Amino acid sequence: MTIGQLAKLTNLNTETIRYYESLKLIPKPKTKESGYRNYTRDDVDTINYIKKAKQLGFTLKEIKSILNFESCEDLYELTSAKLNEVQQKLEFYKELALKLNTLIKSCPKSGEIQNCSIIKSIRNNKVVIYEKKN
Amino acid sequence: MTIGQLAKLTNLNTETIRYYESLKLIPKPKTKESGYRNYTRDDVDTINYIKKAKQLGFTLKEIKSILNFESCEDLYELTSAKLNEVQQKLEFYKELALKLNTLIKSCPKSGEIQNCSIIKSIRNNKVVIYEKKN
DNA sequence: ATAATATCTGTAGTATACTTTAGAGTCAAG
DNA sequence: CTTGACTCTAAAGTATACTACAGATATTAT
Repeated sequence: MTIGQLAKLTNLNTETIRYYESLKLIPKPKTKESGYRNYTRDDVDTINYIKKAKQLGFTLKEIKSILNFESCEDLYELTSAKLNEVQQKLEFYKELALKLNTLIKSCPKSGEIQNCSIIKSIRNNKVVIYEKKN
Repeated sequence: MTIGQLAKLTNLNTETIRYYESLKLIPKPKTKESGYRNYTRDDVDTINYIKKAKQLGFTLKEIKSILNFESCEDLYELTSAKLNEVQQKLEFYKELALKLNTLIKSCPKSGEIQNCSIIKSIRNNKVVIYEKKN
């Protein structure tokens, strides 16, 4: 199968496939005399594997390392670390959503920007700088 | 005040301050004959304002646009859009955490990687590709 | 046979928010 | 006055995951 056909099957584009090859995420396929890459069903599998791992939040670099893992523990560690990372982001965005929500609720939604409570909130917090006292 | 002093007060480094200037987030300050930038307390305020907005999840580009907003509505819209964005991320990371948690719980934590339930999970999902039937 | 489409390699561009580097000029302290 | 620290500009590098482009060759369709 050509790179174009593989691209269609996997919903990637050809450049992405060559990019993955350059990262050694997928093996260099055999080529015809012309230099055209010749893929097999296995390559479809590999790419879908990569896509699934990406959906789990793993970076390409991490996915590459997964391919070289030998023990279950390695993968367990990586997955736990990833969960940790995700939980931290969750916390961060939770707080952010709360803050933004508070700002939105206080906003009069009309009028000049100087009177906007959102602006004031940003500005007021800014003024609480100890050095200002000098 | 020199750029170095401003940097210390704001906990940025000088390059970042010049970078913000290049983005027109902060005004070009007056310079001495030498070309050295000469900052005032107002610049401290502006930078802290930017930092606060960043903490609220706004990008530098958005912060720049905030500086040009004239009506409260504009800011209300932007803030609402940001909240939406944040809520989508929250949803995404919530689901991700669930998935990762499930994987982690099912993992035997030792043994060969081929038997790892995490690998199997990624691989099994991958096999559910209709084209494989041909 | 010819035109259109696909593929090849290698390099550069995109987005974001900086950081680093190079090479040169300036300022403060001793 | 000299040394070290600071600042200047402009360009390039970092990280991530691609996407786009240029110029050349190959394949497919008519």
